[in-house]
Amino acid sequence: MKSPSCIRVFADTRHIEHCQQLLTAVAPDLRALAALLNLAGNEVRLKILFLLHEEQKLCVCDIADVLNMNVSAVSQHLRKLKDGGVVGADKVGQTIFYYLQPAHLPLLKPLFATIAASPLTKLPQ
Amino acid sequence: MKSPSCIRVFADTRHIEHCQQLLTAVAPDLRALAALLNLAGNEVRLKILFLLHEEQKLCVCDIADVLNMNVSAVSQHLRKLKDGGVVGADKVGQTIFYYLQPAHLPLLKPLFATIAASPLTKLPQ
DNA sequence: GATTTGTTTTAGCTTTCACTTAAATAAGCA
DNA sequence: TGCTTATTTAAGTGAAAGCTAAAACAAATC
Repeated sequence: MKSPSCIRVFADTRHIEHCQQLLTAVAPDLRALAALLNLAGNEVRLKILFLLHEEQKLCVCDIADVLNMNVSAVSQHLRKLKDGGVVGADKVGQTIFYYLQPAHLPLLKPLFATIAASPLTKLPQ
Repeated sequence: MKSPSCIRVFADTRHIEHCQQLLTAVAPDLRALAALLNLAGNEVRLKILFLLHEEQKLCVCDIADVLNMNVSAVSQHLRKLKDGGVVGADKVGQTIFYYLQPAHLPLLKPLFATIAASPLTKLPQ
């Protein structure tokens, strides 16, 4: 009845099991959160999300220009973000505008809040 | 005077440059945030952070037991978290207890807030 | 001082990531 | 219809991630 890998003196089986239950209770939520953070945890993608947050909507071409990056590379990042449900896409003619999916704003906003610049607070006076 | 990679009709050089300035202003912050999210954006590490958040402090062995993982694998994750400044370590005898670095709590708390279970709200009634 | 215990480190391996280049769609426009 | 433009997709590549297994450390204990 003791823990499988650790036989230290103070191993507290009850404690371990308590933690395991805690974790299994929220496992799906944790998994989803990790997936989202994994998307945001890339400098390029975080920049994209930040830009969309500031500018409401942008096309691949705009973003590539701003980031000074290959259009194809940006497109591949956007696909990941879209697959993850973080951004949505609006096609207007041949141009596709991307925007932040409102559902994820409650999670993203506090992240960007930690960043110094809000567009209104940092404009040249 | 037009953008380097994109020559579409509606390319707005001013807009592009505005975005670039916006981005360079917060680039260091974004980089730091991305690094942190990258650490948290791994299911195992997010579980570790969540556990530390709930339990205050745990040793490698505890975590390995809870996650049912190799001690070495957990140790390597903890090193990343420590290198990133997200967790701290307290050595007591031969046991090393890890804890969340308070400096990062303001950022982590809102993340965990999105997760259903606070230990107090989900205990069996 | 030798052994056990908790932990880290190293090396090797497999998988995933992010980018580049080139080709493929698809929607205007001549 | 053919050409341009905005974008995606596919294939290939180098680098990084994450795990396992084995070795190395360091603090007790015998």
